[in-house]
Amino acid sequence: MTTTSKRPLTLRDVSDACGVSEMTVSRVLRNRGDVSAATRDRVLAAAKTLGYVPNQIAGSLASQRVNLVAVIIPSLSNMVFPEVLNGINQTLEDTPLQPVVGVTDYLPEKEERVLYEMLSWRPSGVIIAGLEHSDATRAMLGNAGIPVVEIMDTDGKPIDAMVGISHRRAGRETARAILKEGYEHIGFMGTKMPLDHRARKRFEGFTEGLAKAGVEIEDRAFYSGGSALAKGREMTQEMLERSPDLDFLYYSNDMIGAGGLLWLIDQGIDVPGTIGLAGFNGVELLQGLPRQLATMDSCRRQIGQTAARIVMSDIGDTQDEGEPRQQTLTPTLSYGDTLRRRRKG
Amino acid sequence: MTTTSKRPLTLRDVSDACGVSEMTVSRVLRNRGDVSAATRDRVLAAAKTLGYVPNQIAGSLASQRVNLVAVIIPSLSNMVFPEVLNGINQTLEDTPLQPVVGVTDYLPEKEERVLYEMLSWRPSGVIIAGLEHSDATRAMLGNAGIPVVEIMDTDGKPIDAMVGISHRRAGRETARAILKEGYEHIGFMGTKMPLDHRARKRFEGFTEGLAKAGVEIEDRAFYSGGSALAKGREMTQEMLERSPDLDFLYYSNDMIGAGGLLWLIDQGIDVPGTIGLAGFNGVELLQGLPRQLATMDSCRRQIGQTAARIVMSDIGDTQDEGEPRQQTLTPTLSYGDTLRRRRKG
DNA sequence: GTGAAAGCGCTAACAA
DNA sequence: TTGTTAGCGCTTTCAC
Repeated sequence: MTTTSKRPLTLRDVSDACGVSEMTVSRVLRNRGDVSAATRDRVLAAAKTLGYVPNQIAGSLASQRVNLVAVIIPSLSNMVFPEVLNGINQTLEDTPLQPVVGVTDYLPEKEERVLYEMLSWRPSGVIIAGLEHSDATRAMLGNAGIPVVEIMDTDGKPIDAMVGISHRRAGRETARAILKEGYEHIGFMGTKMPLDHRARKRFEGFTEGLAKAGVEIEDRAFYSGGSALAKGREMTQEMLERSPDLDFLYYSNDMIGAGGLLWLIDQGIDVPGTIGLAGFNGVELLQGLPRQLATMDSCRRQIGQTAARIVMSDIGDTQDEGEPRQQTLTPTLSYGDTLRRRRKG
Repeated sequence: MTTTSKRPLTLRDVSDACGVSEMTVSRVLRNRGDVSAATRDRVLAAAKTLGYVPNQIAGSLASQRVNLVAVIIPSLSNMVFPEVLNGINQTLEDTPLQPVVGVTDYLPEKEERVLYEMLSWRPSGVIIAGLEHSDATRAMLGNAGIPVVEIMDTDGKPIDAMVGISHRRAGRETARAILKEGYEHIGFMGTKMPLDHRARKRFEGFTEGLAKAGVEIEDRAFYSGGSALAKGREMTQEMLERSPDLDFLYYSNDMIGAGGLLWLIDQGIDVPGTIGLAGFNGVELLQGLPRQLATMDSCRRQIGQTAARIVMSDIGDTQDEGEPRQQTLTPTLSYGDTLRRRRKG
């Protein structure tokens, strides 16, 4: 099979090879319309022997439909986003739709560029992280004439559809749970990322949740770069040296939380008796730590799946059209071993 | 700017809007050929006002060149692969080339399907993980008429170009280092993945390295699924209960190694005195553990960068053509805190 | 059940 | 510097 040809094969080549019109070959290759079993087999055989691979570029241009879904996320290093991608991939698996990923590095200008490039492929839909975009980005999304699903965050107004969780609420609920356990002197640690709106909203919700009970964050620290686990260690040590009276530490993500937890265990400090801890994301990765960090699941995979389903139903590539265009999922708080304070007496 | 139009805009629309031929508009939008500053500005203004986004589908078909690079990897959950992707992304950043990712889940049939779909977009190059592929996959790659870079593994013969490390050698060198430190009773733990050829080769190399010194692996265990950290814990406990005489544990990846390390620390077992440990990959994520696991860097980012550079130089999209088509990188062994045995006496 | 003609939106090549 | 013409490889539409 197959000969080493410089020029890629065309429908024409297959047509020639089996004495059937290009049109019919095309029909066979797409399982479209009625084709007799006989010609069908001949065509398939010829295509296989030649090693023909259809040209989607030409196909898409002619049919005016592109089976691509643009997926735009801030980062691939964060673990969180590959998981969303997995959800999307999985849901799109058995459809003709193919996700194409673009990475923005949390930069609005880059988001704009990436979106522009993706739209130039005329995808059938866009799944994009977050609700905050530059005006140009919003304009492009609004005018693309295709379904747009903004994911991961629902604190705001979507351009079109939206699936995610309320990070503000996540922060508030965590604050409530912490206070309910009787902790009162609370420190916060997170990333120094003004453009990570979800982390910001979580922080705001958290502050707000404390404020309702008249409590204020007593110390805070922000980091950037480096291994999150190591940073969590360092920052925790520094914060406790600076503010020894703290009895709870809220981390904006599980990795730094885990670093803090490991350091506290090292120091022989009683967790959650002397100090309680909580992170955010519910990363599976961390199951297996000496103690399970309290955390709140961010529903990443489900978000991916749902977003993909919305796009599918918009395009009409599925029967069950019933996918709501705005979905706020409810994250669950896991207390793990670091939030349930042992009752005094 | 921009009106909500159902039909996407075409060059024609821009042409009409600014009274300049489609051809010239096209030239402006691609910075091609000489265009007077005046028309240039008019065109740009019109395009911006309308919110025109070029149609790459049509452009690629007409120009017979597609600025896409297909990247085919087994998984997105593994951390290792997103890092390779980051390397590719970074290198392709300032070129017109765009990576498009396909995931195979370690399944040869899926690899075949994914490759077929990617090739149908007529990408300018393919970067694909591993050297082991089905016959059909090899045929497609061989006949595509574009640069093909097989990455991550160099134990075998590439179809075209190849960048990676020798996993066999990695296993051997680790074995050598372990023996040199005086460990003699060695256990192995890894994933139960017959299709992960790199892990297999590492294991073979390791066995071989030990064999040269007349040493055999005394116990082994394989897992699948679940949190690697948790699995590392469990398996380590089970193995040491089963084979209490072991004085070294080699893990096929850092995550299970870290799980093992955490368990041993919990138990108060002397590492690396009583038992030594080593993993593989050099994942940055784990910096910050109470003790640093010995590991061997798998050069992931560099592999991505180099593969991208090979594709670029093949396409002629870069000046420095000098990128060798076969590169075996040399991973460094980090002893961390778990491999250097304290000398007796 | 099969084929012929037209054209998707752009760019290469050439003409002016 | 700008415009015209002729496709790129497929699919739509309509005819047979």
